[in-house]
Amino acid sequence: MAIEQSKSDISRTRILDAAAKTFRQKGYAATTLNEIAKAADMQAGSLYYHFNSKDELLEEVLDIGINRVHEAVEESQENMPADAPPYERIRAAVDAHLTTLLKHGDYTSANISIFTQIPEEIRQRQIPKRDAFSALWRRILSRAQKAGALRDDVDPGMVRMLLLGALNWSVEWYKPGKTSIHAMADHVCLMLLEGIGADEARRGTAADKEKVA
Amino acid sequence: MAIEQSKSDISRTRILDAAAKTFRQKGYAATTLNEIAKAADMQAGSLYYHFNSKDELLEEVLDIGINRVHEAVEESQENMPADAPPYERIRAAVDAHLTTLLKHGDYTSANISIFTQIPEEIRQRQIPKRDAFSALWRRILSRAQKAGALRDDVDPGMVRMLLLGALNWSVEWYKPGKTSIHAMADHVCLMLLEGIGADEARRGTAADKEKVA
DNA sequence: GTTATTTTCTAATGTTCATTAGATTATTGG
DNA sequence: CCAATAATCTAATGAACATTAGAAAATAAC
Repeated sequence: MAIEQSKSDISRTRILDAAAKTFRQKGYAATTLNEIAKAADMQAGSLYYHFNSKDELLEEVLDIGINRVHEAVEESQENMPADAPPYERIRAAVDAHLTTLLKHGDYTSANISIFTQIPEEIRQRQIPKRDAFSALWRRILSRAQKAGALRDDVDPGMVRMLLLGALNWSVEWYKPGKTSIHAMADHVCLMLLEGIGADEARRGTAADKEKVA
Repeated sequence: MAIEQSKSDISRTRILDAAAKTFRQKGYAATTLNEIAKAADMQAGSLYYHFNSKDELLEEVLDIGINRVHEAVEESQENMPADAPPYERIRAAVDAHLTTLLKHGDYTSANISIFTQIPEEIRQRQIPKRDAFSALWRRILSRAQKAGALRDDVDPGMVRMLLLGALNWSVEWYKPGKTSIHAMADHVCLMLLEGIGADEARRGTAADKEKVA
């Protein structure tokens, strides 16, 4: 047994995959254990050999989802040379976040899209995990700011929320094929750092501001 | 009867408000007619005098949600002088979008957050309405581009999806009090048009690019 | 104020679903 | 091969819920 993996482990994973996929598509309440079981080639009752309740299954899916994206973004920073330019660090983080979300994404997507609709008790337990992930992003942006790479007239907290919003929302519209995830990450960073305004527009804006002042 | 408003109309509105609020919080499947009825000071059975089914109620909530934000953004453009600078047009649109979402937002928020989890048939009927709204934003950005206000190395479609993502996601985190919605709209536009990178960072980035090339 | 109409309530009905208990089948260790 | 354990299945239970039908209450018309 080179790879320690009992039959139970295999079934468990199959169930979790099926659950993540179904929760993501239909939401928590609308997903029946029958659907999950069918997608995992089982009968509904058999799920209880592996999980004590629908809620426990949900919670494990959510945990996997947040952990994966957290770990991916964290590793993207650890794998970076200490003297990497701030721009590259941010780009690596955006890339890792998007890749986790869009490529192997049922768990993370499920976490994002059904979060507001799960039982209160479970949601409460998820909040600290989300906060920890949020803090990771805060550190990444704060480091860039200390390195002098960010303007000082933008609110870092709002930047973070808006950026994570733009990234997380991609699960609602991204379809593979057209644009690669890496290209998308590049694009996001370009927009984020340099803006989408033409140079003339920037001057125009500045002029407007003076006019008002 | 200056304001034509029968008792029926009043109840109907009360039910719709309650439904929007509850759908938004709990999701579609997890919301029971009992909850909606209680929030509207009624018994569950009484809802059927006004609506034929839970689905019909849902669909009306969704319609109101998309219509409100669509109309708000549309009016923001119509109320603008023909020679208004592109930056101001975009800012007005962002402001209108955010205000609708966050201020009187149960309907629009419900539409956004439960969309993926509603019955297939209803979702199909919502899609064209979403497309129409998306097209409105496409026109706004395309107009700015024709006016030479946008860089030509960004993909307008992706800009739109990322911007709408950042805006829509705000329903998940925005709490009134701290920052005003108008200030937030300004901030979004600043970031969007000018970017968050410091000037040195921009130069640094450009240098990196040359180094690679 | 009495009647007709509108609106709401009460009390079923039937369905769907999570969960359970016990039977059945597969897998593993000797 | 044979037991012992693990994994899955089958069928039943009970609760929650959308929906309905008919009674009751409120409102409007005259």
